[in-house]
Amino acid sequence: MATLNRRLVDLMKEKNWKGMTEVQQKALNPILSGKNTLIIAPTGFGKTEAALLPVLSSMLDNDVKPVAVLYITPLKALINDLTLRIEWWASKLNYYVNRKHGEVPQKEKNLRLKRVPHILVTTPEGLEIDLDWATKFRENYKNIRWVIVDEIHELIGSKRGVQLSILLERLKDFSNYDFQRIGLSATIQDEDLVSSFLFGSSNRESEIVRIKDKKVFELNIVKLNSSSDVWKDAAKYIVNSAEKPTLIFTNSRFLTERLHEELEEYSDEFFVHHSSISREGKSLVEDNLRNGKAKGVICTKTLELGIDIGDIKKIIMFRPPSSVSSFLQRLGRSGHNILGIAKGEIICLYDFDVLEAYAIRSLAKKGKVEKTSICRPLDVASREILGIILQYGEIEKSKVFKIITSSYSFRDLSEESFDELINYLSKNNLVTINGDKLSIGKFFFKLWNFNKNRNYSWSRNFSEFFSLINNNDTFLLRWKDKNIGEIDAIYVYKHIRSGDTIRIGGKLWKISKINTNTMSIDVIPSDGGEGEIPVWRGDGISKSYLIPKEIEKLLKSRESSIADIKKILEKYKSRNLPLPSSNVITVEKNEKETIYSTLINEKVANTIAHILLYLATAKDSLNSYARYSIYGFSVSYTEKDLLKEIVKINDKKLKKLIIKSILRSPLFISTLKEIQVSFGKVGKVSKGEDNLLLKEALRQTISKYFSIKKTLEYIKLLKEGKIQVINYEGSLPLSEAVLMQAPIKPWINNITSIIYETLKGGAYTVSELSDSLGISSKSIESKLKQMRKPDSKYRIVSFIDVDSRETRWCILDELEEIVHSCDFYTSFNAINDNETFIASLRSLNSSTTTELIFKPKEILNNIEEIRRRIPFEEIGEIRINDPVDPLVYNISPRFYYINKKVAPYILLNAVAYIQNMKYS
DNA sequence: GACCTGCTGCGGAATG
Repeated sequence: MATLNRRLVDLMKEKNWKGMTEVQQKALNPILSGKNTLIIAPTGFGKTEAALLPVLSSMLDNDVKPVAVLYITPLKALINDLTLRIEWWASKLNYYVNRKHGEVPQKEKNLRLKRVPHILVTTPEGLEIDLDWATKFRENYKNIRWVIVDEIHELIGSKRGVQLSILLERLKDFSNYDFQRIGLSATIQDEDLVSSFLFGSSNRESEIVRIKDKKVFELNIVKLNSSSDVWKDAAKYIVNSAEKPTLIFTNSRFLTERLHEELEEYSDEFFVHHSSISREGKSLVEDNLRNGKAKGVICTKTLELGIDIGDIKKIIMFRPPSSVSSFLQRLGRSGHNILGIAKGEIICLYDFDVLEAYAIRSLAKKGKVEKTSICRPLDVASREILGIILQYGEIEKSKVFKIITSSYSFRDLSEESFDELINYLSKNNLVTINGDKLSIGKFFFKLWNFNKNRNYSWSRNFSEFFSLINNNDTFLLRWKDKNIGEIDAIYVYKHIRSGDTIRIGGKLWKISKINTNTMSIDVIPSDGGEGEIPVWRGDGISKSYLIPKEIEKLLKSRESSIADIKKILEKYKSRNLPLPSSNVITVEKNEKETIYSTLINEKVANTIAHILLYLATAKDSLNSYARYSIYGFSVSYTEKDLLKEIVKINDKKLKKLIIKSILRSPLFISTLKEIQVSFGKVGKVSKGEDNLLLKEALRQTISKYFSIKKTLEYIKLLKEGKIQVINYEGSLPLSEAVLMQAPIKPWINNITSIIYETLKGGAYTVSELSDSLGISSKSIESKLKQMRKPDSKYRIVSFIDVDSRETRWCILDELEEIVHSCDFYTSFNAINDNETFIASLRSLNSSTTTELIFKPKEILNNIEEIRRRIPFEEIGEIRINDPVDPLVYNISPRFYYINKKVAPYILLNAVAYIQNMKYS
């Protein structure tokens, strides 16, 4: 059995340690014996030292050269904390420590070249920069012996995690050494997945060290009685309930500010903390927590993880968190020691809040936490391929393939898919292929360039290449030379004008100047009065898949006798309705929408809502909307029960319908926008040419927000009658929850080009277009009428199909071709081409009308002559008359917005129609 | 109304 080096034992004494904690003891042997180790324990158990001490010990026992240890952690603030903590031990053993992140002063960064650190603390992005770009310092990584990944649960399952997993393989390849991998994680469900992810292609033996989370918690769930002023009630409750210091978690930045506004009336010991408050502002609030100034801090997820904020007495959650793991993290911020009992409270506003709160509590008690799934994003692979090429300048394709596929995420990537990706990158000029060698393409530094001011709207600053996190445009709030916070640009354009007062960070600020070129706003402190709280647009927080299942169990268990839950159930019992369950759907209608309430997986609900939205758009209008939640779904269509229509559709068609509806979702569009830059695609994305990108965007959208398989299974249950569907008139607690969700709307802003694309090479009626596009005829028709106008970019024209007597639409420039094709022969060929007609042509602005006397024969003989006789380029309206038969005027169709070029054909069409009506 | 995370290296010129 290996033992800790003597000098470290001495240092432990110097630090007055009574001994090692359980996790530190358990991790000792596997780490000292060189095994890859995953350490799982709750916060506050001393995980950092559990990894660090045995590593330092091995460093002393073996001859090591810097950089020997790489310590990776997801947050800048943690880097700062950890560097100081590690330095205490390292400095006494004569090892250097250095930190690297975007906010480390240049001077400190430069130091690492002169005095190479034995231990380097950085982020995944920091490692990315070093491997891709730090030509000189990179050489030191050849000495790497240990890599410690802290808070690995924060990275796994995200693109940052995938990025890191490839970076570790790149590091292994570059150093030509199978370094020891140590992961530190909070309590997680699937440790095997996390360890295979971290250990990747390493051939070392491995071990998982797990400490059972014995943390006890005391949780109070309260429902506020609804009165006219919820905010006031909540504030009053919080003031009374808070114990110095308390963290009050909310689920949005807006809410932190709103609650603080009310709390101000009672106390000045409350502060606000969220991601749109500047670094300085947040630090001040954190200081107030540590030095005892704050009675409470109202915060978002920013304080859920990260740095030590002192001894927190109590945790209040304003409305339930979205998952068990988030609940445990929040609760874990109090009683920050091994024996401490965490004390928490969930404040509920609605009936469904109560259900969620109890479900989360019971899941946490059972130790059930959400599982993570590993994604395989091709945009990350693409960035890493480019990173490898930057690193080596020129490299064999087969070697790049080997490195990428040695990571756990891409272990199944086929050579064909890899080649396809490389070819796409080469087509977009990010990569140059030269035989079997790859080098950087000429577009790379145009896309990621070094200019501070962007050259093109699509170009990015080079520094952004290293990070896979993307942000909305924001305006920076500045007072003198201080940063105050940030507001979404969209919100600024829509709602903010100079002179306005806004509320951020719990303070009021008057807007003095908005600088759109520097994207900043000058503000000055304002006292008194009211301030508008900005709304930040986020991703939408999805609720854990465990919650609806647990609510169902809860309602059948003894806990259903808890007063607040009993009250909810009474609302069902008294109406003779079955209790909420996944086997029952209650259908309600109000004047605007049909609501289906049940207990359902959120992704399934979202998928169904999208199908409903698609159907509603086809039947009704583009203004249709739908909603979804774990409590069901709804659609803005009440004439028919659209769910019944879905049940009639067969699986194959349904699958197609789902894909079509997802392609029309804003979720797809934003995923596409997010990833396209990684592939070097900056212009218009088109079918065929960009299929790889489109397919990947669709794949990522589906796996993140939808579930096709589970939805088909669900609909099968509906078909088989295994889910009871009940109509109900009135309003139930669960449907109330559905109605509180933000509506989803279709993204069809390019409907014009969709129609144009569909019309290419043919002529179609409104109902044909409506069927093939899944958009209502009403919407199609109004679009077509816009498109035929002279200023339209996609100009079209209509004519009459003489055989069927329907109106058909085609592309203006294609009309000539259609006239000469045999498909519409009868529509453009007169029965008698010697008959005389009068065409009355009105100019575009209706100021003049001309009459044109013609015979169809003349048009056929000399079309240019007819054109010459038309006095305007653009014609507002055409109508036909017959000098001998006045009845013709009545049956003559009207044609609008025709230009001189196609007018003769339209005349032919009119004649063919009139003669057809008269003679056959 | 809907959370969070991160973001050039290196060498040389100019300066005190």
